[in-house]
Amino acid sequence: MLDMKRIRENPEEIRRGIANKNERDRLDELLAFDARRREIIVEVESLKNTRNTVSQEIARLKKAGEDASGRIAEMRRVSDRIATLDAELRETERGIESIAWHIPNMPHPSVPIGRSSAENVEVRRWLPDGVLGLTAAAEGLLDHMELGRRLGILDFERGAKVSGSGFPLYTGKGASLERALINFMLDLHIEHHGYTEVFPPFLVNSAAMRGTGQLPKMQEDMYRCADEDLYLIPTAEVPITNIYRDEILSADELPISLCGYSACFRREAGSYGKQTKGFLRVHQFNKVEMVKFTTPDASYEALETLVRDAEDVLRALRIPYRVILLCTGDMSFASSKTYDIEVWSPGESAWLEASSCSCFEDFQARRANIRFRPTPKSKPEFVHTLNGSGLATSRLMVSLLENNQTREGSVVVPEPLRPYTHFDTIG
RNA sequence: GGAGAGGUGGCAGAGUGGUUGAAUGCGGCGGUCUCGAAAACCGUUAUACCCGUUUCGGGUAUCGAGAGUUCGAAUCUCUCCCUCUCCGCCA
Repeated sequence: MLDMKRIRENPEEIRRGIANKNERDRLDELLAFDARRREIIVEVESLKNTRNTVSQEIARLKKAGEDASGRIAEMRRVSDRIATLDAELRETERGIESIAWHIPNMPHPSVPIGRSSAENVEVRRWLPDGVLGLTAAAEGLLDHMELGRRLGILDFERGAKVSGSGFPLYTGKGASLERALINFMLDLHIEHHGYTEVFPPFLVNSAAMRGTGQLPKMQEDMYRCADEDLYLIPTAEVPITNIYRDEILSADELPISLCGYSACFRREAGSYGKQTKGFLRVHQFNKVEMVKFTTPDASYEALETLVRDAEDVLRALRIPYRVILLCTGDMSFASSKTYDIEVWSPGESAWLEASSCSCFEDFQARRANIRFRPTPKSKPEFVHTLNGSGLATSRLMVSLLENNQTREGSVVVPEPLRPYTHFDTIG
């Protein structure tokens, strides 16, 4: 959600932003609604002022035992007119909302302008020694599905039987490894990066979905309960960011850094034909999410820290990765600036997105109405929100299994995970 | 799922048709007092939107949400939502 005043005063700036984000431009329609809205307000509020004043007069007349029927008849006509105008005002505001909720966040000036992922910019990469397939020979390497099958740790067929394709089933040491990864990442962020852990609900209401920007635009991408106003979360960003919806925080509480585990559910409607095998694109996966609430002056510095916090996981596990700065056209609806972290998959000979770290400035805060008082006396302002995956396990698991496989077909568990798994190798 | 109670400002809590944006208390902020602090006392303290001669002034709305009755609704009526307690069921 953008500030209506900002749209009114800088329509061309907003128009550019919408175009750069490959979104539909309905600004002229919006501005017409906005002008009409203010026209109605001027008229209706002056009528209400009359009504309030005269109503008090009527009260005085009645108390004094005098006749007020003339004034009452007059006010009946005024009230009728008010009712008509109020109805039109509601209609106009509905029109404004139907457009305004679909206007994307504006990209930060540091974001490269581009139409697709081809114009994203690689910021840095980190490769441990002897990365398979990228700096060393790839022959004879197995991909994660083959490894999972041979080692008996992943069972995609039975997962599909139970739920459908895209619902992975982890078995034995695979399940333990998954759980170890989650706990390792949470502990790292809590103990070394200063986050407070939360364990959020996995179903949220529509107000929460609107708050972070999933609704109304992404309706088709989400699982929704038929009989209740509840959606399965596509990311823990939604419940965690909405923790402070409709609240006014005090400045000394900020920044707030939360992290939490959740399962994530995505319909991925319309993504058939893209990379869908194995773990590459699934309907349910696990993720540790980091969320920050900051003052407006601190948000972009916080974004850099957030990315580093996610990278630390990969460095500790010695997983090769690169950091990508997304161009305007590849960024999500709500984001001002996004870094993706991609891990190397020797099995696919491809980089896989395992994390997305974004600054939303006050876009989500406006929608979710999350504010803070800079000083105890000052007016509330919107906070800035950020979030990043730290990280999603499914593609991380792909990279972990494939990069740690031996020529004998077993997988070596990275040292930092062993206190959690209680085993060193699989197979 | 059944029965009951309740939703009012940052919090607690009055208020059952007419200067009630809302008593009172707590908290916050400013001040007096003090070497300083505490206590006490005094003052102040919601948010959003609209208009204008725009660090200021005026107006409108908001007492869970929506609709209705009325000249006028926190207050009366209806619908919905939420929270709590008890019972049932259940990990």
